[in-house]
Amino acid sequence: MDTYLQAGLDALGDATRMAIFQKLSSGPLAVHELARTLPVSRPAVSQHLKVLKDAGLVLDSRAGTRRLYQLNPEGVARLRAHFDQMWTRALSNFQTAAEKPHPPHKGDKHGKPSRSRSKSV
Amino acid sequence: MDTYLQAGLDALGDATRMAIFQKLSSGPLAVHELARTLPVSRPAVSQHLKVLKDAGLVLDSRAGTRRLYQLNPEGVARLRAHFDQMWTRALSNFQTAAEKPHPPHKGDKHGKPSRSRSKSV
DNA sequence: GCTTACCGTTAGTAAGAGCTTACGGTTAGA
DNA sequence: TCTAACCGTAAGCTCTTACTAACGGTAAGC
Repeated sequence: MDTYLQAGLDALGDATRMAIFQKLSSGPLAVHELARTLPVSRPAVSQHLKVLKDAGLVLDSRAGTRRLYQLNPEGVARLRAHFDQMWTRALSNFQTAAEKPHPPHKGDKHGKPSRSRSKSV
Repeated sequence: MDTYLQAGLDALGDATRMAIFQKLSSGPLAVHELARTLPVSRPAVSQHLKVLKDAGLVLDSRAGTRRLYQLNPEGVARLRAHFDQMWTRALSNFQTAAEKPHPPHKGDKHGKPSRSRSKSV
């Protein structure tokens, strides 16, 4: 598996992190700002931001005593590309497999004969 | 938030479920088949399949004593569309916000009415 | 120097997710 | 009918994770 893709999925799989992601899409925000509009504490937001940062989805920068977080367009675009690749491959393989209706049967205890006899077309 | 999108993210956020998803992209498989190639037990696979099914990503059909699972192209396409929408909106909003370099400052203790009123998520 | 504001990190807790074992139901075949 | 194969579900356990509270560190303002 693609660990980058999995990290992105895991990061956005949490509802709170998704909310943070959405809020940051409106522009840079400080941790303090984010926490004020969320039902969790500020440290919790910091932890979520760390996950998002490790996944390459956000960037942070210092501004005095504050720390501004913003989306990482590069990371977002990269994750999007991985997603597109996954969708395309999945649907492509699916369509290819759909053209050979040969689900393996009970006689495959030893392995998986990927391709087998032709019965009906 | 879009619950459908969140459900899809949550479903694919787990590594085991992602592995199942990938395997199913090669064609329909029985629970027994999936479990054999995964480091978890058959009941565990069943539970993951239920999550994927609830998220609209897979379909199941009976074949004798077996139960075949396959990708749900409709659900996959739908989730993909939601993703595309999310990426597009996020990057669009981000770019728009980037053109007004006015990060909120310390004088906003009462609230945050500064940004554009369209807070849409 | 002192105070205030903001933030990251740690420790500790509670809730949820994932896993296995065990059990019961359904279907195919002898 | 009896047996074997396949599957879903429930019960129980473990472990991850999301959260809060408390602490220390840094920058701005007095």
